[in-house]
Amino acid sequence: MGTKKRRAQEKQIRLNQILDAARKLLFSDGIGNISISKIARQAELGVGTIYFYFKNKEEIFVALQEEGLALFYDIITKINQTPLACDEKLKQIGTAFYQFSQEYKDYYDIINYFLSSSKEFFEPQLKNKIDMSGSKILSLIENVIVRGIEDKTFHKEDAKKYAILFFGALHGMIQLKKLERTALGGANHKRLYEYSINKLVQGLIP
Amino acid sequence: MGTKKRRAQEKQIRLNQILDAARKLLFSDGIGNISISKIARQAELGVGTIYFYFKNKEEIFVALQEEGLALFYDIITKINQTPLACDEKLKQIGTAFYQFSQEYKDYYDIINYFLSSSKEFFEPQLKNKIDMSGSKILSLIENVIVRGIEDKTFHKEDAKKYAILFFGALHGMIQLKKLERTALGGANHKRLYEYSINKLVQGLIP
Amino acid sequence: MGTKKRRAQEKQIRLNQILDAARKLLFSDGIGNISISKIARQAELGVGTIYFYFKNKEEIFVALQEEGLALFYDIITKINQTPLACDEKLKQIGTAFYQFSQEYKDYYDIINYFLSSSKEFFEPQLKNKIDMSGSKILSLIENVIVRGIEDKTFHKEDAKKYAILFFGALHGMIQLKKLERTALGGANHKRLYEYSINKLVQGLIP
Amino acid sequence: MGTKKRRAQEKQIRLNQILDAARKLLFSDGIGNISISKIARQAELGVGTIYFYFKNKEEIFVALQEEGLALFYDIITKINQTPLACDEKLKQIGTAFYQFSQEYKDYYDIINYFLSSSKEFFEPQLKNKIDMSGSKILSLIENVIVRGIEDKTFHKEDAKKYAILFFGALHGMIQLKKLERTALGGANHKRLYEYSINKLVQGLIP
DNA sequence: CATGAATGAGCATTCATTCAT
DNA sequence: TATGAATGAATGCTCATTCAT
Repeated sequence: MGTKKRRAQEKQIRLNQILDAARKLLFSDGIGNISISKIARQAELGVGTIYFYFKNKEEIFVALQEEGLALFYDIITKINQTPLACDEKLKQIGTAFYQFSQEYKDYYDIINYFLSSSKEFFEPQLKNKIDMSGSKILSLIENVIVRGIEDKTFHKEDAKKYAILFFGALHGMIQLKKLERTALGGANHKRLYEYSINKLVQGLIP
Repeated sequence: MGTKKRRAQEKQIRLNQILDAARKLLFSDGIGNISISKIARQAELGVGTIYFYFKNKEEIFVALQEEGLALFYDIITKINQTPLACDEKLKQIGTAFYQFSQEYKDYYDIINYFLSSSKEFFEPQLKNKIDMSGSKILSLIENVIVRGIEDKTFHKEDAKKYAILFFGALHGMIQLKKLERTALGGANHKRLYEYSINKLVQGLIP
Repeated sequence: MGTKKRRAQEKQIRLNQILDAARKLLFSDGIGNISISKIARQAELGVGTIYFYFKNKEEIFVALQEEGLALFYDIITKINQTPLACDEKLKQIGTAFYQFSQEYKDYYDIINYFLSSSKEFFEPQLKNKIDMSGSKILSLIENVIVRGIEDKTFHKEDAKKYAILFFGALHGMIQLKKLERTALGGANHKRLYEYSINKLVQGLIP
Repeated sequence: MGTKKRRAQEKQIRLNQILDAARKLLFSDGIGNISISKIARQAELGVGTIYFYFKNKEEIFVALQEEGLALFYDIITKINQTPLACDEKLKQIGTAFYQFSQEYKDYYDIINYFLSSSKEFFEPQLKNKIDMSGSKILSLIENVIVRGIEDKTFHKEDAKKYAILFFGALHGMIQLKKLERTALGGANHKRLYEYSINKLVQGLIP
């Protein structure tokens, strides 16, 4: 059985090797400039090897997206573990989302890549897997809201739905960043975003 | 001087010819599969001719995006002209946005293309032009809110900011469509969207 | 006859207009980036108009080349008019050639363009015209040498041939500029060039 | 390990296949008319394959240039190995250069292509590699001069510098070929070239 | 398991030149 | 004279994927 185990480990090592390379390229060249052969070169592996571990270029992207989501999940988990009041937690989660989109721009890009693409990607199972990463995030937010309802910080509300609205709305607001200097009429985007957080949290307060 | 005029008309005709071709391809092949040579073939023109009328592939996309924005603007203008109450208007605008994203999926895609791309597109002037189309939409929404505040349907609020939040949030919600069967936990996306509209309008009601 | 004259003048004006534009582009964008339509745009004329005045893109280049040659001729004419000794004159002409290739890099490029191209350009008459500009330069150098021979600064020599050698050799030396940091083994190119001038002049001294 | 070796050999074969095609095109169509797709077609390979073996179009040109330089180096090496006197050797090298520029016109063109282009080509390492081929040639000439100085055929002189002058000057003289029937005033170019060789060698003789 | 050579359609863009008006 | 619309071949280059070894 030791062999089997070792095999599995080696497989994992290769997998990481590839993802390390892909991540590096993601952060150095941006999502639009990643190619399989670049990844192969960076990982010091053959192109074919990449295809042995990943069916697709997209599958690699998915893995990176999951990394990004996991990272964001970690961030908001920390917020959730603080002894802050629920409304405050929610605000901090919102702010963290913005920061994440700026600091980990490339992770955000790759998440956005899947979200905004009009194509339907991957087979259901794969899709499931990814979305579950998103689910965890939504669940956490939902949880904060539930707690808030429980301790009367928030009024009664469909926590799940509101969590989705909260996340979706802020995601949409981030997208408007580009318009800062034009359609937004010069309004400071960051400020606008904070305004949005506040409104969304207010919407929960009795 | 008739010649001059006719020339200008002919030029306009060609321009439309090209945009017709591009639009057709947009709707048939999707934004990711439009290439200049395809457009040329579709328009029965030489590749060079396309470049005579448009500096860029992107410039064509911009034109199409403007079409989409104009179309959406028309739709919500009609809503605005009804004698509905402001809150109701706002809701209908929200719903119209959703419908637009479904019925004119490709126009929505192209708008999304510019919005979600991490690249900074086009020179400032061009950018301005496009964003101004967006501005009109935001202004209209803002206007509805202002009226609502005036007639006490809505409480006092920074109408401009709220308009942006309204639009941005709904835009973000539309993006989540993909997650319908997974991260959203089976929640019906359309219903979720309507829920969001309601919450956003409620946020304005005293 | 006034009409005829005026016509001719107008033609000259247009011609200059075009050359002005071309020259401007030569100096701003470099010889490799001049296109007829760019020239047309710069000159605020139609593309067709350019073709009315010049049969060819190359014909425009020829005109610019002549300008360059004329300019260089002016420079060395001034040197020739000084009361310097012939050997000194020759040296200064050599130095001036180098300076010309650096300061009027683009003129030099265009001269080089014709000289180093393996293609045979233009019909004989045109060719003649251009080369005559070169002839004048060679004649001037020849003249300096002749004077030098007359006043015994130089020993007897085929002045014409030596003039060509002088010019050709220095032209060749300028070409080696690129190799400064490699094949030339770090030898300073400018110094090398001056060394060459000296050797070439010494070759004339008894 | 035989496999590895064979692989390498096959790779070399492909490389030659490509260079053969490129050389053929160079000689048939001239340097200005070589395109990657032409090379691919000629070599009966896919375009991508070319790019697998050469990063660049320029890299192929460089390879061809090196071929040319190596060929010329071989020629003058043979001259150097004869028991001729140094001055005679130098003259023969000069003559060989002329012959090379005529017989291997296309190789000469490609060398000229890099030398006369105003663009700075390739990354330093590549540049180094090429120029070293030139260096070898210059070194050989230098060597002949050094020997001449040693055996008193030549007077004392900076051999390195003079070698460069010798080569550069003759290179420049070759460029003037075009002017044979015009600016050179009908002087026979070949004769002129030989005159130049003589003068340059005389410059070394006490 | 791993390799890496091979593919070839595809891409955006440029440009000299022509010609009907 | 002057225009400028139209052309379309040509260019260098990329890249996901396959498959024989």
